[in-house]
Amino acid sequence: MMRLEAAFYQRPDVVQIARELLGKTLVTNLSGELTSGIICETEAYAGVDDRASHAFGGRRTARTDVMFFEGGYAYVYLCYGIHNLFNVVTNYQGIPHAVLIRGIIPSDGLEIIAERRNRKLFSKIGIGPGNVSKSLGIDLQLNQENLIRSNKIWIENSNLHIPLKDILATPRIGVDYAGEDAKLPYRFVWKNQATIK
DNA sequence: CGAATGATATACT
DNA sequence: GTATATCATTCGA
Repeated sequence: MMRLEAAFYQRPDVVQIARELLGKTLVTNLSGELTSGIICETEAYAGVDDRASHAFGGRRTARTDVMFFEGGYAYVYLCYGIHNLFNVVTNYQGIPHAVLIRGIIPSDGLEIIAERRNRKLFSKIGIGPGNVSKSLGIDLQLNQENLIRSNKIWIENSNLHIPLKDILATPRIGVDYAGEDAKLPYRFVWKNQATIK
């Protein structure tokens, strides 16, 4: 395995990192069940300057604390009381940047994933941030895990090289409350997939 | 289209 | 301490 190391996460440009995460493999190993998926959709959240970010204006609470850590930590939180959303903390300590993983293509542990989803339709399985977490078994237990050292969750490099022309940049989803910042092209989609609209 | 569903932030007593 | 509004969503009608 080629796990991504600290130097990948601890860089200043969260938007660039979001783009580079496309094609990487997100892996979880929970209760002896190994599952993984290739990341095909991400969104960048640019910390204090971004109205859509939980850390906008430097707001630091028990929940957002992990975003202020150095890059390489997992930020998991519950949204709408139902869905666990998984983010990767980036940048240096004190700068609360993060990348939301919005879509994966299931890779390893397909039976386990199907069981977790309790659903047959495979084509839609890793699309949407709530589905990503459900497929890989991510929940609040994994909040603040260190992706560089953890034996439960990490991200692996792949030999995939995605050409720029296969990457679509669009505004982010579900952040209408963020005003002008909702229009920023901080969402990245790997177009190779038939599953993406 | 709208209900489901609970942690969290914020504003109170 | 308690109350209430607010969500980086999904699924099924």
